[in-house]
Amino acid sequence: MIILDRESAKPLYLQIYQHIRDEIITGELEEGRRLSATRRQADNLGVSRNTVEQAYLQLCSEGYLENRRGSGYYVKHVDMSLLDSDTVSRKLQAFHRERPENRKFLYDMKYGNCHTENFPARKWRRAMEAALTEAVYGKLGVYGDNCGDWELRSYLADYLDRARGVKCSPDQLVIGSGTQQLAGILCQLIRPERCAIEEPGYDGVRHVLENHRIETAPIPVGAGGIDLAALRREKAQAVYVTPSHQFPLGEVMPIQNRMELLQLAEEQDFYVIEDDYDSIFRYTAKAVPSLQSLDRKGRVAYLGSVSKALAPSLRLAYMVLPPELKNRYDMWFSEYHNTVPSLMQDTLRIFMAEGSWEQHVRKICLANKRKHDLFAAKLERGLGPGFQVRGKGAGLHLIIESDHLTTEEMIVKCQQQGVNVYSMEKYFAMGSSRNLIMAGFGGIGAARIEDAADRILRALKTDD
Amino acid sequence: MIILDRESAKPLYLQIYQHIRDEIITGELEEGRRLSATRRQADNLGVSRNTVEQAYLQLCSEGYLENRRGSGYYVKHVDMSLLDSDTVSRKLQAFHRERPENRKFLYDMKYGNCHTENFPARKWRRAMEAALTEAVYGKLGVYGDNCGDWELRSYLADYLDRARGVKCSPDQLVIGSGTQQLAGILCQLIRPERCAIEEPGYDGVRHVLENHRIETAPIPVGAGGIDLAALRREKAQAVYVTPSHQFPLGEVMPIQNRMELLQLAEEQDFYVIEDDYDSIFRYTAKAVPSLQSLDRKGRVAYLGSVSKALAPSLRLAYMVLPPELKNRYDMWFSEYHNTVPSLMQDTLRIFMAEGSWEQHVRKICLANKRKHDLFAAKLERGLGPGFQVRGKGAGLHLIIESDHLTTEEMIVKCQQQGVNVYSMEKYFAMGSSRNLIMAGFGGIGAARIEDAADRILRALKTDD
DNA sequence: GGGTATTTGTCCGTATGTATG
DNA sequence: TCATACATACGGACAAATACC
Repeated sequence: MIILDRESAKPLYLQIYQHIRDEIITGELEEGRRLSATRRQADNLGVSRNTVEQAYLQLCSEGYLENRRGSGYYVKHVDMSLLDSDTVSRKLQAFHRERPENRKFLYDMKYGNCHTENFPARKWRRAMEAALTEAVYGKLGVYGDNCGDWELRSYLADYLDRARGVKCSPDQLVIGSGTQQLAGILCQLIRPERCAIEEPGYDGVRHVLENHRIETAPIPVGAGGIDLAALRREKAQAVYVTPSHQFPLGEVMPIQNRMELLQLAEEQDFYVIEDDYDSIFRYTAKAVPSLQSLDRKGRVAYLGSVSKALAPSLRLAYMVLPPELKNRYDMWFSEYHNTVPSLMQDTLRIFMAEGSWEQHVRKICLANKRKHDLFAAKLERGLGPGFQVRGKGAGLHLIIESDHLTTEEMIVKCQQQGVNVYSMEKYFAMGSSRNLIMAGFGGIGAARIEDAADRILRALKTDD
Repeated sequence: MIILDRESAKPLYLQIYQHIRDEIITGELEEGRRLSATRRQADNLGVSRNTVEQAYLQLCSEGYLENRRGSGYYVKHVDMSLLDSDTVSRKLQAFHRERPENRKFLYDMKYGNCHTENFPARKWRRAMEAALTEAVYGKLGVYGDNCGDWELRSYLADYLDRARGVKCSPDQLVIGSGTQQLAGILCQLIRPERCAIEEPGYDGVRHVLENHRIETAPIPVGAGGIDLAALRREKAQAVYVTPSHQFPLGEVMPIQNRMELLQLAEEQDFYVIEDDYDSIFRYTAKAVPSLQSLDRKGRVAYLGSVSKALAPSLRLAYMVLPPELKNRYDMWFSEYHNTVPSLMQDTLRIFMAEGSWEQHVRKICLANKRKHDLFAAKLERGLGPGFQVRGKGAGLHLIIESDHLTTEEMIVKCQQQGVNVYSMEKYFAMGSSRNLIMAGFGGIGAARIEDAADRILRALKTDD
């Protein structure tokens, strides 16, 4: 931004000239870039067009700029090898930091990725265009409901009841842009000093808690989910759990444990945050009803999202608040603007209204079941006795445990075969000595699953 | 969700039958709704299709359902006037809370609204379609950069430099879904115990601070913006200001005060949060460079958004972090997912890349200047000596102060004329006895401004 | 693909203050 | 003291290039 000093003895056109010349020399204005039109520049600076023109013409005559009638003034190439003052190099360093480039692998098995072959592109596009059209005649210009579009919440409440047994009115639903954002709101609603979390567990939410300066109490996870005896001893004011498919180990919390957890929540007066992130992907048994559906005392806040079923980049999640927390939300968040673009909300609403949502959920569940079965079978058959495949039967990832290779060794070997698999270290708040790697198959196309599995087998079975 | 008890003596088909019948009676399943197909329902419940069919047929024979071959089972009309048990009424109450209806006015002059006549619908749509097409071939399925799309940040850095004098590399930029969300992140980065705010000031951010349990210290606003002497005494660890156009009073912080504020920030070692929410709408003088542009010590975090220029419902904002805070962001927020849908980011990127952004900014500024001039002139000429019009020359709202009518009286009178104007009470953390109303003209079409102004004049000038 | 509105550089004249002779 | 030349700044009219439909 050019700042003019009208008191200065230096003429205005010279001030403009020098400023632009400096920017060209330092490289801030790159070769080929078009300058602001004289009129616009003049408006911005509050001077006459001719004043700007004078500066531009001066730069032209000195070879910094090139003028194209009817088009604009463009920066010409300047050989900077001649001048090399401190200022130049310092400025260059400040302004031209390069774009960070991350290494590419043939297959990236990052958890959470989601292959676009399954995305209902045509239907979604149609719904989005309808939403845009309807938005232009109205709600584009207003801040919507702070809880999210009422109709969308209505559809969601309906769906959640049928699919997950979640009983709620649309009033209890809050739309948000991701589990982490909603978890942040929950931190501010519940205000616990200590929150129990699963160990290992979802690091995304752990960081949210820590950033809200809430002490986290990692509770080990057993075959039945979080260890309830340990939880009882912790006496935390909240607990974050993933009962339908424990992240990342994959255990399902049995009904007895669920009842016991709710009982404990009532006894010790804490809130349960139920993250149902993965629940639609169950490939063996039928779906387990949510914790929330068993809750009679209003101790459960339920979290869900469309990231896994549709696409993570849509950034649309929802939570069901028990009445007490909803009251606090209405009190403390009434002046908040909902963070989800109305276009996204409307698109999903239209998508759900025409029945495409449930259709898609069914379809993608099947697609992932096929991928899962293929992937699991290949790995189980192919890996020798020194390996264990964990977390089968649900979700979008598998875990490989080795009794002789370290995590680091496994990752490097897989990467050498072009497959990027991941350490599970970050899911352990207190660290772990187990040799685990995580392979998410959500982002791999159905046709490539076998190849990816083969490469992993090749990587892990080589002796060296 | 239907939960079956396989241990029970009650037959499975009866359990299903009763559950659905209850839902129909309570109204949870509305007339005309299609039930899940028997195959799907059977899969979900883990029973045979015949079991489900048995239940459905029973319901048909009792008149609850209607079966259409090749289509499905549909809920028939049920006369509920006959039955009226407690259960029914309780359930009805719980599930069918009515959609909240808010009263409509001819003109809603809520601050922040934004008329869609100014929205570049065609260009935006085109950019969005391009973004969707490009997304389907890739990044739809992945969680993007936690700071936001790199290219978009690059364009933004460029624009901010030219338009607002903000000097930053794309690395310092963080994309977020609204000023409040970004302010929340700043709370967690700066972690102040006390934060000074303007009095009156933007309540949205005040609530964010309070919800992060940060004590707020309201500092009065004078002709030159926030009162620096009072701020000095406060000894807060952060201050939130709107220097380019104080919200809501409209004062511009002069250059001396800006320097002094930065000086003070250095002396007392606090951070300045600069919210540049409105800066493009200056109708008289040329734009004032931002505080950030004067900052040499890395004490300023700069906030901006596209809500006012494009549309509030897009939910896209950005902040420029000084290096120290950016380091903390990289440390503490590395595992966060960005909350802005990549589709929105890509759309804006494409929109900016083709130059439409700056073109639009200029256009909308002119459009709003016309509206502002018309509105201000009408009010100034029409209102009698007992009224003052404040906040002219910039922004998207005007303030009317009365020396004989209370705020409440003014609002009611205007509403009677079909114009909804707003109290400014919520902007005063400590309350105010002044008689002020706020009229935002952003959401009113250019052709309607005069009528809206006339109605306000009629409302306020009637004697009764 | 061709007509049209807009954007853009270009050129013109004018006003003002200052230095010069 | 006055006339002149020059530098600086401003606004309007025109034509070429461009974007849009």
